Formats: sequence, structure tokens, C-alpha cells
Amino acid sequence: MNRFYITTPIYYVNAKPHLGHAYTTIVADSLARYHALCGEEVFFLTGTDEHGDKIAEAAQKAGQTPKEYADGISGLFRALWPKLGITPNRFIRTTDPDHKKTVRRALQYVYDKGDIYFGEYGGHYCKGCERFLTEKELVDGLCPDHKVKPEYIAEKNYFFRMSKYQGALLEHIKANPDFIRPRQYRNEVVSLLESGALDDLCISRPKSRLTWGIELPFDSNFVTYVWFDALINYLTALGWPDAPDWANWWDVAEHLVAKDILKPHAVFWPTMLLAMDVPLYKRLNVHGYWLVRDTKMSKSLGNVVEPEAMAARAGLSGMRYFLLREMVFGSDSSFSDEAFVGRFNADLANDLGNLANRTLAMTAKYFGSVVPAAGPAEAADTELARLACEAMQNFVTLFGAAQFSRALEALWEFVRGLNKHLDAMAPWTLYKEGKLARLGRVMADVLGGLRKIAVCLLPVMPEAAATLLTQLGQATEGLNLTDEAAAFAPLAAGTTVAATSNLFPRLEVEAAKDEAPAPKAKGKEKKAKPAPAPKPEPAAEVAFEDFAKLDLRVGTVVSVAPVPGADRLYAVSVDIGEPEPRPVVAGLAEHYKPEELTGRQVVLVANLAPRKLRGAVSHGMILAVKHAGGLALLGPSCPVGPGDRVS
RNA sequence: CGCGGGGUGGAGCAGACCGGUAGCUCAUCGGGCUCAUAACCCGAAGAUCGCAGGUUCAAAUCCUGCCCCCGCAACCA
Repeated sequence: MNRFYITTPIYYVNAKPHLGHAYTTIVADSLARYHALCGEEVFFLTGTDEHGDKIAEAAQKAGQTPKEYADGISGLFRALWPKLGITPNRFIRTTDPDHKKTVRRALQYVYDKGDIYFGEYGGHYCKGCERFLTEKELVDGLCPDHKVKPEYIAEKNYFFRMSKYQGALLEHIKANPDFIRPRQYRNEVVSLLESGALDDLCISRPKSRLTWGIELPFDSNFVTYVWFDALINYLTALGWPDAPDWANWWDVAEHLVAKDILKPHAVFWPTMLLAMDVPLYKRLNVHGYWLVRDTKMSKSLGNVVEPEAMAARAGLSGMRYFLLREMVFGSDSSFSDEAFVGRFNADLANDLGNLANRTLAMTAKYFGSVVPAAGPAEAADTELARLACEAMQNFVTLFGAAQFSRALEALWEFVRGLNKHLDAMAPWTLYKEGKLARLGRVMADVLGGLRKIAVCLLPVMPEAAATLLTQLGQATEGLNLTDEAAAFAPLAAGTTVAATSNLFPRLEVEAAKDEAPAPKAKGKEKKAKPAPAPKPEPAAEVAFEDFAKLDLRVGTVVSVAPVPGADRLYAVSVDIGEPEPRPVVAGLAEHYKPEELTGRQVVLVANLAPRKLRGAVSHGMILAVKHAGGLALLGPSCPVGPGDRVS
């Protein structure tokens, strides 16, 4: 039996699950279901990544141990997946005992082989910049901004000799054009590998700085850092290297990732495998981002789409369909309520849902909901069968090639074909004219078509597809997609079917307001707000004396000039009644033109410690509100004197 | 010359690797049907495929240059 092994990245437990996580995992789930439906043995892996600085810090803030903290967020992911119809075979955590063991074995192997060495990590640290400067940035050995010689700070660490495998990897990618797909990402990796030597990879942190990690097997003063921890999970789940048939699964391993982690998966991971003498995984599938109003989702903009709210709105089947249908796999896509409602109504409510309902209603009316025997096929029927097979085969091919939107588009050719067929055959007329034999054929064919569509949709919308099959009096288990797609048949005579269907009730756009009439909601679900704007966490309380330390002044902008080499910054002079106007650097360039600023009264934090930004010194900070639509400057409601105090 | 993605009828997108009738959904207009979830079906209008060159019998597609958008990275006190 053919096998299929699919993985998602393990998600870092520093944030709650968002639409991006949900998308990746839903795609993986759909692929897993698709391959299972094609008769393959499937293993689907997802999980959480739990070690590292950020987690240790966040835990400390929350007054928890790192493990307690990780348990909490990891639990959120694990609990979310069933709600989205996602059924992994294993939910792995990097804190699982078998994973720690596997990581140590991998490290020891590569170390013994001589591909891990002890070296220095560090460089020219400029205190003014608070960061390491690269050789390239230095001008005559000095920091270009601060004109001082940076201090060389070094930290001993372990390194993986990644550069050693660069050539072998490049060769593999060229020999296997389908190793990374879609193509644009393959090209990107090829050009990355061809553009120069890779740096070796720093894979450890001293315990003096970080203890929340897996200890190196060959040096107990260090823990491993990220790569040899997280990526190894894909092998842990197979029981590498001891499980008898891990290699048979590894042969067919496919990873699924978003484009932000292309490099670790397309470069770091394969070179690690080469060092471990493990064959390379079969394929890397890379997808794009969901954007909201053409910008990235981000907490500070309050435009994060929450998967649960979306599922509550249209049912999880509607959500899964939308995500797979709307995004061209590999490219970025925009999410909006309009797009979501439009797609849902057009494809699911109008085309498919209504088709199912009108067909079942007619079958009830004309035949008491018992499928009639299909009479001989006429030309139109043969054409319908041809269309069915063509659409299904396109669907199967495209879906397997991770072209989900095109696959569903192809299948919908058949959905529309069935609506067309009903219109052309006009069963209501046949019924009036008493042509019952012909009527029986038409109805049995359309019912058979609905069955085929439901089978194809099982991987995409497990819930709704099963409901439709049940309404058609069909089994939902023991099906084989490959066989189903090869032939068309009217529904078997004598089958009792449901009298109506209400799979996808139409959505209204204004349901976006507070009372979403969540279809088939179980009553207690949270109100669905499609684009909720979570307020930023309130900051901790401060005493009035602390607030009073701020010297807030109103001032008039006297001049504005761009800062060379910085896209976002303006060098602004503000008159706050002092002998000389205050030079301030402000991140306003993306939101205001210089002429919109000059003459304007703004609020200035006048006693902020000076700071150098991109070479220009700033003696204060102009206050503004960051909101979804951009940036709004603060100012007095009527003209006031320069330097008047704000309190 | 930091890295990358993109500009195709009113909107959103496919097509581009492998040149050869410009495709889909939505919206608009006209018509049909009455089984159905104001649905479905038919027809129509609407595109110099960002601009300019080049290759070719033939370019949305290949090549060169340019313009414009959007991410990422650096500067957001």
C-alpha cells in the first residue's frame, strides 16, 4: 500500500493560534484525508515547539515555569484542531521524552562525524547601536553612526558545518525539480544556494544564558538552539533511527510550511539530514500569507483573524472551503469579510447547497424520496457522465499537485453542469407531461452527480460532505476516490434519500455586525465577530508621580526633512518656546508629507533621553495614535502657545 | 544598486516554466425558468494583458530597459 507522510511546522508557543496556523494545518489535514481517500496509508503530524529564550522569558513574566507556560499555549493549539475538523495522527511537543532522546542522538551522530565544531560566535558590538555590526557595515573599522571602534564580543558556541553540504543540496534540488514547490520558491532557494557560501549554523546556547532547552550530549554546559531541536521532530515521530520501517515513511515525507520559514526547511534541514546520513525528505510545499486589507495581519493593527470566529460564522466546512478555494497555493491572498461571504454564497449556498436542495425536493415530490430506476441514457446523459469524469479527474490530479483552488474550480464545472442539466432537462415539465421513465433517469443522474461531488469534497469539508452523503442515503466510509473518479453512475434505484437539504444557508454581509446568525450554531458559541479588534493588553499601573515625570509640551513644527537612508524617518524641528527649535526624529514619513506637517501643532515628550536614529539625534518624541487606518497625530483642539505644558 | 512578490474588462484573480482563439468568480444590462436557499439557466456589454523597445510567421507568455504598488530586512524615542 502506498504511504503518505505529511507534516506542518511545529508552532512556537509564544502566541495563540491565528488564521495562518489554521490555514497550514487545514491544508495538511485536507491532504492527509485526500491521500487516505485515495487508498493510501497516511501519517499526519503537527505539534508545538516549546524551548528557547522567548518562552523562558514569557514564563517568568507570567510567574510560571517554562513547562507550565508551554503546556498552556500548546493546549490551545491541541484543543483548536478538533474544532476545525483537523485530525492529526500525532501531536508532537519538543518537550516530549522521545523527542529529547532523538535530538540528542542526532546531535551525537553529527558530532561524531565531525560536522559540529566548537567556535566563536560574536562580532563587533557597538554599544550605541546595541547590536552586532557586520564587517561590511564598518567604515575604517568604526561604527558609521557613532564613529567609535566597536567592541569585539565573543561567545563560545557549537556550530554545524552547513557549508559542507551546500553543493550536494544544490545538486539534489536541480536533479529533483519537484523537491520544492510551487516553482517560485524552488527558484528562490536555488539562487540563494548559488549566490555564495552559506554560513555555518550556530546550534547552541551556553547554559549560563539559557537553560530551557535540550542539553548537548557532548557538552553539558550547553543546550541546543532551535534547529537541531525543532526540525528533528519530523524524524522523532517516525521513531528514527530504531523503528523498523521509519525509512518507508521518510521516503514519502512531505513538509508543508509558510514562506517565512522557507530557508530553515529548504536549506538548514536538508543539510542536517545529509550530515546525519538520512535521505532527504520527498518534498517541501510552501504557501503564502493571508493578508488583511492588503497588509500583513498583526496584533498591533488589530486585524488578526481568529480561526474560531471564522468557523463559527459559516461552519467549519465553509471556512475550510474558503481557505482552500480562495488562496492560490503559494501566493499571498487577501482575507476580507466581503470575499468570504461572496465566495461562500456563490459557490456553497447558491451553486452546491441549492442544487442539493432542489434535487432532493424534486425527488421527494415526484418519487416520494425513493430513487427511481434509471432509464436508458440519452445523448445529454452521456455528456453529463463525460463531464463528471473529466471534472473529477481534473480535481484529483490538481488536488494531489497541491493546486487546491484550481482543483475546486475544476470540480465546480461539474456542480454548474448539474444545475445546467436540470435546467435543460426540466424535470418539472417531464413530471407534468407524465414522462416518468425519463424523469427517473434525470433525477437518478443528478443524485448520482451529487454523490460524486460529496465524495470529492470529503477531504476539503469532511463534515458537510458526510452530511450530504448521508442525505443521499450513502455510506461515508470505505470509499476510494481514485475509483470514484474513474466512472460515473446514477444513484442506485430504491435508495431512500432526504426530502430537503440545508447544507449552506446564505450569509449576509451585515451579519458581520454583532449578531451573527451563526448557522447551525449550538447556541452557546461566542458571538462571531469576523474582524475583532482585540485591544492591546493594558499596561501595568503607574503611580501619578511617575506620570508626572514626563514633560509633555505642545510645539509647532517649523521644518521637516527626510533622513537619508531611512524610509520611515523625518528629521523634524519643533518650536516649543526654547531659543532653538528642538531637533526630533520621528517615524512619520510613511504617513505624512513634509508640507502636511510644517506649521502643525503637535504634542512632544520634551524630556526624553536623546537618542541617535540612523545617524540623526532625536531630542524628543512626537505623539501619535497608531490605528488600523494608519497614524493620527495628536494635537491641541485650538491653537496654543509654543511650549505650553500638557497634563 | 539589500531580498522577494506583483501590475490582465468595474472588483478580485487564473493563465506565464513549455509563445499560437484572453479564462474564472463577482458586479452591470437584457432574457428564460418556476423544482430550489431572492436561487438556477441563457445571452450581452466591457481589456491597447503597467510603459517602451527587441526576438519571432506569431508575445499576456521569451529578452532588455523603464514606471508604479506591496511585503521582508535596517532606521518607527
